[in-house]
Amino acid sequence: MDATELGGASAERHGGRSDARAGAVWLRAEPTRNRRATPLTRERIVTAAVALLDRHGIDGLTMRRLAEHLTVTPTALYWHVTTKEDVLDLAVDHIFGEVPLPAAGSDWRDDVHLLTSGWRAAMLRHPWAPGLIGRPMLGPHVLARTEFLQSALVRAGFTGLDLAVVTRLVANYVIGAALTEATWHQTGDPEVRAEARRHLVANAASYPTLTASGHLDDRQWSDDDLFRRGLDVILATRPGS
Amino acid sequence: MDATELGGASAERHGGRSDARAGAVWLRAEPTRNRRATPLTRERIVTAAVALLDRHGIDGLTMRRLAEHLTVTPTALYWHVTTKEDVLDLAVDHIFGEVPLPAAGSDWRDDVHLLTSGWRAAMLRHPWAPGLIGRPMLGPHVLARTEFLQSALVRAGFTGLDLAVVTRLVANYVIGAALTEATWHQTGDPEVRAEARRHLVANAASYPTLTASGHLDDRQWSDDDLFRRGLDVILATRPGS
DNA sequence: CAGTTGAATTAACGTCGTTAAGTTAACTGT
DNA sequence: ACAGTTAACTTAACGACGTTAATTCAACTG
Repeated sequence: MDATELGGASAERHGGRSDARAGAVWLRAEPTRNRRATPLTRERIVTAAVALLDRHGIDGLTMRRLAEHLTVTPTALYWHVTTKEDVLDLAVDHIFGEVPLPAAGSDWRDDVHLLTSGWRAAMLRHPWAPGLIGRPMLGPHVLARTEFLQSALVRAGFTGLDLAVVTRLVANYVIGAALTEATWHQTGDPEVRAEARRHLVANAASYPTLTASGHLDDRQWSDDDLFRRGLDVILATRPGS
Repeated sequence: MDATELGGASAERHGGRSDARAGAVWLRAEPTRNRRATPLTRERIVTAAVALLDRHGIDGLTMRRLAEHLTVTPTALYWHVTTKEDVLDLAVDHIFGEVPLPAAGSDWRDDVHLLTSGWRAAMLRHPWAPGLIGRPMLGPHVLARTEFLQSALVRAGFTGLDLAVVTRLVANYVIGAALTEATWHQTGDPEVRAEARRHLVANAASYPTLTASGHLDDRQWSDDDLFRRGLDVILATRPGS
């Protein structure tokens, strides 16, 4: 399934170490021929990785813990995956598979709303995900969602440059929103968040507008509302304006 | 020991001066001046860290290399900083200090354009930065820029919920844009990028809209243009609409 | 000039990602 | 049926990492 989805990238990170076997995970076919009771597969690895990430956060995922969780030697993982970064790439794409692809409805705005809210919800459900987007998003699930988004905009009448602009605008807004929200929620107990807010108020002289507007104040408006209305601002555009 | 450092502009160097020590200031010698030629400071650490990050990427920054670069023992860093995460936090805030704060002009839209383009430019100049935003942005430089942004919107007439919505919308758009663009550019040589594009085209059946619209095609439109026009879409909103 | 303190060092611990080499069970061709 | 190949894992180990503990040492204090 979705085996032949590539997305060539991520081969060389910064160190300048050009790996002999380049190519993204999606390119390499999954090994077959298993003989164990519950054989190790890429899918099992990814599922376990996501579970670990959900439970222990980004730092809680190590190849050893992942292997232990699969009752396998750490090095066994490297048969199915060439690097830890592969695991992370796969994990990110995996959670995007959770985003429901709505059936194209009559109102394109509704479609975009549905998709992006599911998109954002998936990221908030797995708060480690937004922080990992700093890597090429070329997995099949991500691409499928992007395809849906753009097709909705095409249905709305956007073309050419306008289409590119709005596609990017929406996608980047969702990503940015999920990133900041996940970060904020992941900042632990409300105690810490309240302290941050207090610090801001303490320096009200430097930040008059922010303090007056209730910035960093959780109880002002709900994130869901703010996100939804922000998207409404974007979608107020009409093709050919 | 205070656990979290909330970005106190210069809350460091606290020293033992908080003692109940009455007496004339002028009689006391100035506190501990340089005992080394070039003493280690938080500022020097951050500068070196940014340089290392710029040159070798996120994985190229290790405490040992950082120390070596400062001709100091790795553990010496821990006198000025309690963890590597501190260094990263400081580095992120540092590069936001590079963003010029424009003087408030007559057109609020111009102000927002100037600020956000500088914001984005700083992140693209330091492509490791967007990926590190997955942590609380509470540094003084970041807050100052957010303050400027929101004050421009207030000047435009936004208040209450609208103000919060647009502030977040703009900020999240900039962050998302910088993140995806930096990721894309960091994907190394155009060779790899071209391969990604080729893969997309190869699976055109699954992604008809994306391929037709030239998604992932560098030569279609400039990122600068797309970003600017996306912001225009946002700023088409008017207060009280 | 003894005592305190700020700032750095030496040494070391445990963990991490990953490579190399060995092992075994399932499949292959004849 | 069986030698040979190969897919899938294991054992062992390397080097680098973040970080702590204990120690040194110069500079300032009283």
